[in-house]
Amino acid sequence: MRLTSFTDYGLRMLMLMASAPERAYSTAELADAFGLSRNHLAKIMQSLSRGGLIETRRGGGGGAVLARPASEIRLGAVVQHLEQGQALVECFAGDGGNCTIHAQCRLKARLRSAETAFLSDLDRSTLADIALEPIAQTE
Amino acid sequence: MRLTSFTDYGLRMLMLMASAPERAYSTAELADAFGLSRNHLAKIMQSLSRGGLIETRRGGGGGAVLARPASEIRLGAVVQHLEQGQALVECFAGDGGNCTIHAQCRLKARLRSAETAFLSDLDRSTLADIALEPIAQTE
DNA sequence: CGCTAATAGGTGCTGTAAATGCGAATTGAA
DNA sequence: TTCAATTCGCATTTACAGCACCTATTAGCG
Repeated sequence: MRLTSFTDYGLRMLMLMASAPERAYSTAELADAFGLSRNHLAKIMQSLSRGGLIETRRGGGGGAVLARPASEIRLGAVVQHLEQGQALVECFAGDGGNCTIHAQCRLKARLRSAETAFLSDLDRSTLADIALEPIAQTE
Repeated sequence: MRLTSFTDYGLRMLMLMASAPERAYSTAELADAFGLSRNHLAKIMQSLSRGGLIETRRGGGGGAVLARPASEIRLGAVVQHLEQGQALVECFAGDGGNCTIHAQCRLKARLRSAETAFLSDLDRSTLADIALEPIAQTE
């Protein structure tokens, strides 16, 4: 059972943004804070932006800001958005996969139920609950 | 959010074995039923065997049989065993990964909780609940 | 007020690493 | 001697990370 690194990194970015919701974080700053590639994070940022979770501004002084208060952004929703297109098992994919059971499969429903349980449990928390302390700007 | 195909196939194998617990299924038969590679399934079968979920017998008339009644094998336990070694996120891995947050990360606990919720939900069902009808041997 | 330069998000491509799937050869039981 | 699990090792696929470049916006200067 695995989440993509895409999701992992996206969560870290949001955690940091939630720490100081009033200011804009640039991808360069986030990449620096986490020791990751700037361009890579830019892709994730774009996904978050399209998902309506953050708002971005170009140009000097630009960057990304949470679109809503951190306390209104539920973790399950975030994960669900970032994991878009990731099928839990083959037969959950768009084309249904090549499973030969299919018709009489009673497992599918149980997996969906479990998936929902996973997301619901995450939805009990919001970004405000996991916000980081602002990174030390001592230098 | 994804389970490995390893787990997916393992579940399918168990579903079929649960349909006729008295007989032994060979990897060849299972591979044929699902249209998958025999050698590949053999690896999964071995894992199931080491996990104590099935018992195997070599030689003529051999194959695999459930180690316990289907109604006593919980799905969460099966998934947990087959997904062994799959870290939900980087920092769940053995070496802890390269996450820079780490110390003050409050996300980790929520993810663990959600993971448990996922498995607990699956544990509400047993193999008996998802057993397949025996495959039609009409041809 | 307009031009310019610097900032910062957005996108496509490519190399690399790891997971996956498969085949062949081996070992053990009947 | 045949059947079938077991083990080893290779090929393929996929996801990941990084690089280079493009576009848009802002700030500052003339």
